[in-house]
Amino acid sequence: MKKKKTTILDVASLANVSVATVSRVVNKQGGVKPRTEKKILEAIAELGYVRNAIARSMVRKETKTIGVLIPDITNPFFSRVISGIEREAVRRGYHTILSSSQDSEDIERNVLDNFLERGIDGLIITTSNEYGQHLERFMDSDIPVVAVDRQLHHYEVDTVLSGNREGAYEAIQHLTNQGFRKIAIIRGPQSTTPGLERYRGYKKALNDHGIDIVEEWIVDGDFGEESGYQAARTLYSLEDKPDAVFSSNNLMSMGALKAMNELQWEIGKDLGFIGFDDIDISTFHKPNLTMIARNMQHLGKVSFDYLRARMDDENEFKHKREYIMSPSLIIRDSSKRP
Amino acid sequence: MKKKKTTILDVASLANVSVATVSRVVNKQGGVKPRTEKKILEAIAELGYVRNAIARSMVRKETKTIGVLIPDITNPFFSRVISGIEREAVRRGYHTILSSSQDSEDIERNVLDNFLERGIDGLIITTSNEYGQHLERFMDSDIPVVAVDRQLHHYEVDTVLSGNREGAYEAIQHLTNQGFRKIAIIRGPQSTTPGLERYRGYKKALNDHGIDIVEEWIVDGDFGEESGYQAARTLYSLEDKPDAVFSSNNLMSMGALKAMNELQWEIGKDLGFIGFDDIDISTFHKPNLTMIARNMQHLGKVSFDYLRARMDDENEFKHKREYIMSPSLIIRDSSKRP
DNA sequence: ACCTAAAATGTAAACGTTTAGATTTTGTCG
DNA sequence: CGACAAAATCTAAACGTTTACATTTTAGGT
Repeated sequence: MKKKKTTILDVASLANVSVATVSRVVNKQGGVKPRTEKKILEAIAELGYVRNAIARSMVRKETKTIGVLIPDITNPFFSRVISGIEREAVRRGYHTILSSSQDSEDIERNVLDNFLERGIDGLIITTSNEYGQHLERFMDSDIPVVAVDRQLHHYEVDTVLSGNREGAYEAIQHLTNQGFRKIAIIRGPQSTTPGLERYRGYKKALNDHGIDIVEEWIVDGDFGEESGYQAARTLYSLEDKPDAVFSSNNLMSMGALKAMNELQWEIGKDLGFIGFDDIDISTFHKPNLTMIARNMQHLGKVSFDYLRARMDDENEFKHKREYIMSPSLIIRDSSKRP
Repeated sequence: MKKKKTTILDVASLANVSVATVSRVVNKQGGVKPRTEKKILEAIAELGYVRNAIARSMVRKETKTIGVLIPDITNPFFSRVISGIEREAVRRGYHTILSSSQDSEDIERNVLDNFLERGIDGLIITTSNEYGQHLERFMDSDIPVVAVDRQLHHYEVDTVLSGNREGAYEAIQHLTNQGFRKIAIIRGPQSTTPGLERYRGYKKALNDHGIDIVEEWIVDGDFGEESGYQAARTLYSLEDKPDAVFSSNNLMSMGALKAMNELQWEIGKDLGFIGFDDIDISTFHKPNLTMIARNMQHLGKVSFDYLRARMDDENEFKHKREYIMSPSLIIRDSSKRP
């Protein structure tokens, strides 16, 4: 026995007023006599009226909803960023529609088309392809966009990044200070900002310290765990093994550590290690792992703040803005010289 | 220079047909001549028309959106469940609105009110309080609900759970088989199904094996990391220390392990250990950790499937359904008798 | 009591679809 | 060629708000 939804009309007629007046009290716009307001509030309570946000969006042309599109919720980095976004969003009366792209451009395009239909008020995205043109349709729509942790080279959008180069630089510098000279890097995809910039930081640090770059010690991964695992094995198989490894992200660190573990390639004894982004393991691993950490929740919060600035007033900033959050090197034991 | 959104009307007039016909081709309902269809498709392409889902929802009275409300996205358990939900949802043409309650009843109520306004088609929830009546308003709405990992004792809703008691039982049994006799438990909140049932499994296993329950070895946590940490310290401070510890969830395991680490209370030497829900650490910790694992993605998928059954046809199942997924004990080294 | 400005309330159009039911077009068959 | 059923298309109402503008009520001043 489905109960009919009660509408603003029902409330109006029960309270003996017009829908306009009801609307005014529901939206707390003031300018209605206390006595009538009371009548209306009572009617609302009696009927259990709840305003229909769909109809409201229809005329208001805003949904108070933002879309969030990231590659994978399961990655602790993203789940924390999302958490930061979501927390800030509800605080501001927005809701968050979430989709993951599994790093597929096709899925990305689909999701975005869908977001478009739904009329989200803004988008926060970590794209799978920074150079892709597949966001065209969405970008045509004038809906504000913030790119987080990745850039969108073909479009002018606000961007929230971390100090990737700087973080990596600091890590490598720290390793050299400890006396490591044969430092390998497990790189992320060079088509992504974090992948590329972290590598640049690595190169620059080595250069600045007069250490030659050895091709063999540069191996590529895709930011996934398995690729970190393979990369570590590759490095181990080398005639001339590195004496330290820098891993470009959390998942690859996990994989690499797993491999090292299996190979009995011992950090602290045979090997120094630093990874970008802290992982749960770092304080359990023997020895503890030196890591580059960043406040991911905050990254999410800032992303939303940037987006909100655009949603509230699209003319507030003429040019794209860029926020860069500095990471910090947390020195533990894995970067100590044996 | 904001471009005016093009509507179905624009398309209709450009293609020289009525809106009804356009609607039919947009929705692929058939019954329109190939020639007209072509005209319409061309008009759509030319104008860059995208259908307005808000208006559509308005008349269809469905949003193709489900709400997901969990305590904390950051917990790997939930992020995996969500991932499972979301994956299945998009596959079925649904979108997912996500909110976290931070285990607060007030936030839960607020979010739910909001969900109600927005007219979600269904809800998947892990409530903060299984006995709470704070869902009243939502429950009155006839929107299908699935409870996941927790029950909703005051309402008749479909529920997706894990074999909590069974999993704990198996774990404790395994410990006893290994010769442990002084087995402690770090309990979760007894007001929650996982907290309570895992404890019940613990008790039953001890009983069945003729081992007395020792009050001292039962300590309470709140499923948070800090509480696991404190619990382990409490156990360590005991005159008569346990020789094995069972931790009721992932975060508490993390905390407990941290404490044990600090206290140099060594698993594998002084102590056996098993935790409910696998954590990243388990294969890195020395010794490797025996854990009760479950397929969280699948838990999410099933939740969505249950929900969909109700959304598609609310009369398909008269009574509430309950799904219980068996976990599996992954035996590693932390449960070996020294 | 009357006038007037301000305050309160009301009226009705608009938002962009979907969909019954009405109407027109098409094609087949005698 | 006309009749008729089937196929294609159209018309218009409905969905539940918000809001500009119109109208009525209120209250203060004379």
